[in-house]
Amino acid sequence: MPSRLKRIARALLPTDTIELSRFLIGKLLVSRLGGARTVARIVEVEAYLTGDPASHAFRGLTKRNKTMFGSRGHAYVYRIYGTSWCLNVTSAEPGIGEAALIRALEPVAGLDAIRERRPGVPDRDLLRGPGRLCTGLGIDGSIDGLDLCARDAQLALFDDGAKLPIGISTRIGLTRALERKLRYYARGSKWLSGRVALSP
DNA sequence: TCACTGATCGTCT
DNA sequence: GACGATCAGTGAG
Repeated sequence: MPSRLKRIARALLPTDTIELSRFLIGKLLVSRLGGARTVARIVEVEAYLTGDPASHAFRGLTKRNKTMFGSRGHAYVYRIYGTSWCLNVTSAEPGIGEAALIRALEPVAGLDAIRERRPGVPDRDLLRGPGRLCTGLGIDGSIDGLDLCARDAQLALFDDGAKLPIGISTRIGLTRALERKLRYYARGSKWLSGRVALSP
């Protein structure tokens, strides 16, 4: 059980996207979407930067990615492959399209509600993968642009003081910029997505 | 645990 | 008209 949860103010979020990605490892995501309260710890994040061919913002501002160009600490949610939702935390200064993709979470509280959203799924797979964690926490495109630092937010970032060892690797599922090591994960966690060999 | 495949649809070219 | 920052299912090792 987490000790004392402190809401994370926007001023505490690093403006630099790589720093933000590392900062987010070990932090808590609290969802009240759909009525149930669920809490999960961030254990895997990927950074998407300016000038990065793999980023949605690479070709400039569009209707889909406009949230990425807003101020940091907001939820950028998009649909991928027509089937799954993905959650990002926006980063950098307004006008700059950068974000941190949340790839995996460790369930902390509200397990029943999460299992209810993903019936028949083993606990280890409940929040392992960007699409799966959105389903598990009730996240969909309707919350795109939500302020994760707002007092009354249905989805918000919290800190319980936990410090986890951080590993670095290449990103997952891309066809461009395959070589860049912009994936950050909680070393030793059993809740990570991707192949085991990618998270030594 | 890994490799491969089909599903599926909004967004951008 | 093509293509994904993915997932679930299947089959082999």
